[in-house]
Amino acid sequence: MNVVTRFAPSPTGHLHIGGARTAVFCWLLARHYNGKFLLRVEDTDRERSKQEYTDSILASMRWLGLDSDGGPYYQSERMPFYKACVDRLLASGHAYWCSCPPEDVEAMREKARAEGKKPRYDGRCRELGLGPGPGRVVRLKAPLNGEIKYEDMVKGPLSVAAEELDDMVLYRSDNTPTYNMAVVADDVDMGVTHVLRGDDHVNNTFKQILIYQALGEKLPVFAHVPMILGPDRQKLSKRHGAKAVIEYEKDGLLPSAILNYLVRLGWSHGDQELFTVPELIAAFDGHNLNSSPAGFDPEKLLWVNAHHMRETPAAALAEQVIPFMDNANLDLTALAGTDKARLTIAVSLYQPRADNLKDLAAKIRPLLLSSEHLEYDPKLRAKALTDEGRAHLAGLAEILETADFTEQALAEAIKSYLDTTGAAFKAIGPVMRLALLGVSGGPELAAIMQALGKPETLARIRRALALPAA
RNA sequence: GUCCCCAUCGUCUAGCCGGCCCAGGACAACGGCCUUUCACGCCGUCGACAGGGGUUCAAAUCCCCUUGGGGACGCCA
Repeated sequence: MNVVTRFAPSPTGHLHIGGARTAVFCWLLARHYNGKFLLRVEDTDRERSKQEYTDSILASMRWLGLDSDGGPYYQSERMPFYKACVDRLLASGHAYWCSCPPEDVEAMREKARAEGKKPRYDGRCRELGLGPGPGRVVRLKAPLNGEIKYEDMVKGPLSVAAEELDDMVLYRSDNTPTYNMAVVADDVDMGVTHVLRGDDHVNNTFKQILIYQALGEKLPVFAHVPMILGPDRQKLSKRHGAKAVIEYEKDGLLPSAILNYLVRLGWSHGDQELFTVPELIAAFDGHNLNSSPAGFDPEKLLWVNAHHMRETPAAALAEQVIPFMDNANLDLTALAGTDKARLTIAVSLYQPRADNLKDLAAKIRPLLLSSEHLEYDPKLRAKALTDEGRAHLAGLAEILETADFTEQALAEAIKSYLDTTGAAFKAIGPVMRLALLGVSGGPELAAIMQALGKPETLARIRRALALPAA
């Protein structure tokens, strides 16, 4: 099957979660069928379009790994092409020049609205045979009756009465095409076979179908995916924890996790929740798309992200965590280079304990700091650094002096200390954690000590012993 | 206001060309197991077919209405 999809954002903001999801769907559809995925920047609105946003959107696409096979094409650079399309419509009698001032059109709409009818232009210039002129626009000569219908790939058969639509403007008085005109012209020209986009475009689809027909072109397959709502079922906004893709990047989420989560919002593959990107490509064939809107759940996103982090090899994750690390008292260049092995071990220890890279970076920090920069959690310190705790620390330090620093040997050393002193583990656990990392929780003591190495372990215990009572 | 779309646990969803569903999975919550703490993992509990009419031997599944929600009605995209 020949498949050409496109993602066509307008650069009026950063790439948001909703747009990202449509982009992912389009990209997956193309990849699944070995087709082409095109990128088109719809920047015909000179007022609102900003280069900064174009750059940001493209950067997010790259970060997500949504590579394109064509583009980015810029509509602002294709003006002569649109003009030619409009001329074609004018020549074939499917469009006409209209001289009605905007105020008059607005008055017509107001009137219709007041009468309880659909606001629309009444077509008074339709048969006037006007030519171009200042302030004039080109309108489509839309059918006056009948039905416009099509089969939506996700919503099934859809239709609207022709009376509902009016003679829409195709070409503005400033010689630029309107959105619907440009979209159809481009999709035809670029050979787009599948138009997959947000639900909010179904009404535009009927209008666009009219343009396709006027142009005498074959319709593509349309697929309208429902919009994403906030957890409160209201339109998604920043309040709901739904942010621009770029912010998720800053928060330390993995692109593969975002892809995974986004695709599952409105699409399913049996009971499968977790997918790698290749699995998504294999499974996503455009079917099983849901026709009802989905609510965005930041918690589940994090769960998916945690899973993807666990699945990532520690060495690879180590690379990714570096940009999130605080460089105070820490030589990040060394960690990335000569100390790469140390960093990787630290990452492997905390991999199942973090659900995003930022969190992971914070958690491995105590392990990588040198002992003099270690900070102690005051609560743990007050609780664990008692006289008894100090005695245990001293006792353990003695045994550790001669211990072999492998995880197994260290675990045995701790056991034998417990056996000979008759102490319970909970008597030494907290105080050792305080000495070793300054915080509670985390990997087993033996694993921490092995990662730290003998000199550092002993230095930390000595430093803790020297700590004044809280 | 008019038109279009949507409606299964709190959330994502399976099921929807009718019987296998007194509705399955996942997140969250709660309880437990594992355990050197914290996680991971495992087991379990709670929890839904919006309401009302039809059609049918049989409806979450088909039809209609109501209600609720979303979207669109621009010389914005």
